[in-house]
Amino acid sequence: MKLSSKGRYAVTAMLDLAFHSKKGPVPLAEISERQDISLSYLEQLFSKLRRTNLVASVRGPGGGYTLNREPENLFVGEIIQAVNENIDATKCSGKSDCKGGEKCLTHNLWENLSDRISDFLNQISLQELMQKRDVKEVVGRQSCYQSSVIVTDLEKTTIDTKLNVL
Amino acid sequence: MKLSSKGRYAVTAMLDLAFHSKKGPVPLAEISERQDISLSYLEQLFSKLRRTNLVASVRGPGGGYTLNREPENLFVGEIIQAVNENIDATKCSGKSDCKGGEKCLTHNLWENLSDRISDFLNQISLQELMQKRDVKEVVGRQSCYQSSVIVTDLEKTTIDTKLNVL
DNA sequence: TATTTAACCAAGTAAATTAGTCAAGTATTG
DNA sequence: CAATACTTGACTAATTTACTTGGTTAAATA
Repeated sequence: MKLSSKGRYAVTAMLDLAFHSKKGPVPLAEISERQDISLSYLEQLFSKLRRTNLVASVRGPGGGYTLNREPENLFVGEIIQAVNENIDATKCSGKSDCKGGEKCLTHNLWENLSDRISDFLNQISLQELMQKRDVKEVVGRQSCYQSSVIVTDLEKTTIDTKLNVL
Repeated sequence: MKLSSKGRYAVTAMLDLAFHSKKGPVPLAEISERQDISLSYLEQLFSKLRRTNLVASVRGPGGGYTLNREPENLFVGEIIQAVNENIDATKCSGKSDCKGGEKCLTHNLWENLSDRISDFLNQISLQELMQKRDVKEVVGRQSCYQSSVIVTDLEKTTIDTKLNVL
């Protein structure tokens, strides 16, 4: 999982699409103007988004792009992954020329982390972003806020505090 | 928050350091060899890690780097942020030449997301990574799995486990 | 004190990625 | 058929990444 301004462009464009595609396809030219992203760069990004079936396209006059899924089922992680080439997670990816030991250990640890980030981003839907709540206040789907059952007040405070952060 | 192989190098090196710095400073040459990262690149990364006080250095023979904090209080987000230049989050950062409206809306939505990712990464400690558990089994705090109010003992155990992990 | 070790520092560089342009297509509508 | 608008590919400048080279400085040890 890679996170750069490229992914930001993609998510931004998809958000714009989510806001405007209810009344039919949205041409890239509109997104380009509204979000100030060059048309041809958008073309490249949407080419990838289409290949991964996140959007559908309609050609000809009146055409454009639409989301291929409901915003609540379309996740940020998917968008970011779609536009980024796979980053070689381990350098020795799978191969046995890693001489084992130390190196592969940390490689695995990174993969572990990478998976977690990926999982995290795949829990954030476009829908959720569209609601634009203050994250610090609204914990959202990632919360286990009310999962504690019988805890002491002290413990409860600690848990709440921790959860507030996320 | 940017996430690239540069951050991976930094986290990898810090993990290596965490594993080896208990008996005194670790020279970069060792990390370089173990993790197969060029020495001079490590120097650049550690220069930044030192400036942000994540590591401390000892010069001269027998010298090297040590973690400047306990692994349980040193978080992945800090490491990644330390080695990356700040990415311009909104392009119109703060300025009022954004013409308001649509563009700034999605800009804000991205910032929102960016903050969440940042918060997430700042909850994952080196300590935790060192324990190298299988993430796919342990969903961690990000799950709402059992947010029901009345849970069985078995479920409670699960919750505890999950909380322990993150 | 001389030598070794290893951090610290700066400049430069090849490769990759980013962000964008340009110029052709092709499909659809009217 | 003509206009519209998506699609594709090749090409490019700017930036970033990962690394190299060639030092200087501080500390330990012989």
